Amino acid sequence: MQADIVIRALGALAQEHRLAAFRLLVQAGAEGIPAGVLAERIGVPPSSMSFHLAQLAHAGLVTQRRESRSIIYSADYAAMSGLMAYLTENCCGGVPCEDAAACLPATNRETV
Amino acid sequence: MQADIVIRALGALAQEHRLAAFRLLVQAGAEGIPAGVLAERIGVPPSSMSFHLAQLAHAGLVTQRRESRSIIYSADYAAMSGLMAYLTENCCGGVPCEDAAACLPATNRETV
DNA sequence: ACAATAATTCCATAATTATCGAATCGTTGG
DNA sequence: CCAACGATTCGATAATTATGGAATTATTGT
Repeated sequence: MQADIVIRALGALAQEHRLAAFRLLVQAGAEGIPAGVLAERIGVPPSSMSFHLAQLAHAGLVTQRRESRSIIYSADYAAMSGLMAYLTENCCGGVPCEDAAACLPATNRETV
Repeated sequence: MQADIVIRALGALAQEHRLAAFRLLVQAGAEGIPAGVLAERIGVPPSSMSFHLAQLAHAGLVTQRRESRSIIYSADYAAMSGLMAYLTENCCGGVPCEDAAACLPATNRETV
């Protein structure tokens, strides 16, 4: 995972409505949620929701599928965990962490 | 952890230079890195670095301490793991995840 | 006290991002 | 085929964020 896509993903999540949408999708699981339902639950007009969902999709955080008239969005769990791994990569630079709990995803840390 | 601070943290990380700085700090561990060294390594003028470090500090992602003339920054691991926990909170809404690996920090999931 | 060093604040400018109404594009049922 | 529905794209405006030079604030050694 390269910095470029990570920045896009972080930027996508760093917005009130998009963060709310993503969390709803994370909780919804594989079933997903249609765009219109997201717009209604979050309280933004459809055109704004589309804009935000496009950002999330462009960052690879969500996938979409058409089902009849609706377009259904789902969270991409792999992208999310890749993002977290990137943030903690090589945490503490090999030195045993005092609070090892913080280095949770433990990408490069065999020492714990 | 509330949405407000999470958005600030994500926004702080969603920028090339700040992400680079934060990762250097994560790898540096408790020892930390002086502002000037960060500016030089990342290749931005001191005033820009100050601006970015202030953003990270305001988001609670880094702490700072003075040591003689230098101000030394360190990553706040607790804030980082709190951030990740927020993103995966109530992942898959109780339904057993197909790819459970993605729900790593496993905040609310006793079912796995 | 002074010069040098490390960092920050201030400020104007540039660039990016968000908002939402109106128009448009697929899909379905009658 | 057409009216209705769900969603997206377009476009103009508003708001936020990034940049970096110059001035300012701490700190140290002589």
